Amino acid sequence: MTVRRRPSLVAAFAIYSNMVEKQSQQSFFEAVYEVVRLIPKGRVTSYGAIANCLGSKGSSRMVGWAMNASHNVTPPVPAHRVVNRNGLLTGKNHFNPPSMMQKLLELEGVSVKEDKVLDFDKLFWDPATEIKV
DNA sequence: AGCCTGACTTTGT
DNA sequence: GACAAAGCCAGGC
Repeated sequence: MTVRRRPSLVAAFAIYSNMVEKQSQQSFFEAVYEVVRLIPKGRVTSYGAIANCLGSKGSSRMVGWAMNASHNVTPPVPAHRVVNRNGLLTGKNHFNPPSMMQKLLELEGVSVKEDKVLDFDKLFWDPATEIKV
């Protein structure tokens, strides 16, 4: 039987605030991941649309940053379904090999030509309008 | 602490 | 339509 020592209030507060900070950051990332997971197979969306849907309008770069960190998360995040607002596969260089992004899209029935999604406006899936809150 | 860099987007020239 | 600039904000150095 070990005796647990109670941490000092100062230490406890430090730990707590650290946790809160971490969690809020994590929840933003998690929220992004969850939205991305909701993208139907064969559809695509844009970084800005996700940011907009999460309320952080204008922080589309952060969505890209979240994708950057999405490689080792479970369940998996279909990051290849996220392209920029012109349907361009701007994130392909972060896959290995870079051709994997296009490959994954084509396996899902999305045609890609010269790093661009064909019929992008038809395949575009807007989380803000598709997700009922 | 401060400056630089982006898997972005919008706006102005 | 191309190009520049500016918001955006977490991380790296």
